[in-house]
Amino acid sequence: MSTAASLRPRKAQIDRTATALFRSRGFAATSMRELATALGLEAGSLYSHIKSKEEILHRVCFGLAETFFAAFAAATEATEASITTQLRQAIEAHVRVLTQDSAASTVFLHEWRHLSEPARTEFLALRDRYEASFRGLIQRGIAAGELHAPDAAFAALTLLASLNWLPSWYRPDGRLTPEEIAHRLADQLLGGLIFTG
Amino acid sequence: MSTAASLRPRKAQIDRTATALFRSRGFAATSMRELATALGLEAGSLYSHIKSKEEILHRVCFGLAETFFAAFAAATEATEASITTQLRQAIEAHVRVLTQDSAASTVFLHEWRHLSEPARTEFLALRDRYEASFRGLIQRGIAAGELHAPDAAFAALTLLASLNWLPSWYRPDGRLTPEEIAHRLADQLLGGLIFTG
DNA sequence: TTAATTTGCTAACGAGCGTTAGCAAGTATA
DNA sequence: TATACTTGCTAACGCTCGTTAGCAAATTAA
Repeated sequence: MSTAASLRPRKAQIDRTATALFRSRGFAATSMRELATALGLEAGSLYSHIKSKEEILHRVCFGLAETFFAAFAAATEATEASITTQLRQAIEAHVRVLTQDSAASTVFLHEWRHLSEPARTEFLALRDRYEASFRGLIQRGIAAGELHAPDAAFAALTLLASLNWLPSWYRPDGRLTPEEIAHRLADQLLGGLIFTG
Repeated sequence: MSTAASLRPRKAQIDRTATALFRSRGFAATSMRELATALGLEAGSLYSHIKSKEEILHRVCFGLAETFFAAFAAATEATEASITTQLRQAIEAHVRVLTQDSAASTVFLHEWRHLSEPARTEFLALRDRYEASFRGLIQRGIAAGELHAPDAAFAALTLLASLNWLPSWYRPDGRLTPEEIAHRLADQLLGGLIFTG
């Protein structure tokens, strides 16, 4: 277990500040000296808390992956519910994770490729598994006659695409609350999926 | 006019190779020495053709912006067509640009933030104008009773989000042709937008 | 009170960065 | 043939990078 909360506080603070910088400048363009300055430290001091720059990225990417899996599992555990309901809950759970930490989400979505092997391959495997969860849900929905789509894989990709663009325009102080955004996204996306004819 | 085709051939080749590297490694993580090696050159030789690393990024980002605007204009010039038809054509035109040069598209979508001012602000203004074009189309569609959505801005963002994720999974040698992808995306997205009640 | 842990500093390392200057060969144009 | 342009080289510039070593103060645990 290596969630942010269980780390020593200073280390967690480094992770949070680094995540914000990685988001706005990108991993490669963020220097350890910038990060140190943002924390009121000298660059060398960071290494009393962390092993390397990439270690931070690793923790952010894999930590958020864990969060996404947990949220999906919780959203779909009520197996007596209709597939449509489960999918709606999974969408809303995904949106909730994205909005709860949009900085980490952006890093998760865009900066993982700066992981070196084998972490990079492991990460992609996790991401594939997550996409497969959505794909499976949509497939079962199609089989049950609740959803219609020419291709479950295609539909799953498009669905996650719509959701994952969110952190690039979401503002915590914006007009819509996370819950409203989640509802609307689910409405709009399911509106194109639910069998109406 | 500074499209890729009108450049001297060597310069155009540098742009193309750089675009491919910027896509896979990211702008900041791509060094001029890597770029030179990929072209069979020494690093210093690049500067007989270009002024700076950022100049390449600038040309890619603004060149593709031009392409997107031109494609949208051509797709919506038949003003006697229904809004739904225009929107479908705009979606398909957007997808066509994305698939025709998915490397440049990825750079356009993700690496623009490494532009320094004032180029960065100019770029964002262009992007906003492009989003506004889609928003306007959706708004007119709602007003005409052809489309239904609680919020045209929200619908436009989600729509472009679905489309813009494409370069991250599209493979030119994949199962679906660009035209098939364009059609399916338009179907799936409009299925959630077209007024059916 | 002693020992261990946490936190941070200064100084420096080897390496790689984008870029420039100066030169030279090849190619196209007049 | 003379001139200009294109293309490329070598060598080096000043700078920033991630990281380490060694030391020291503060805090916590025994």
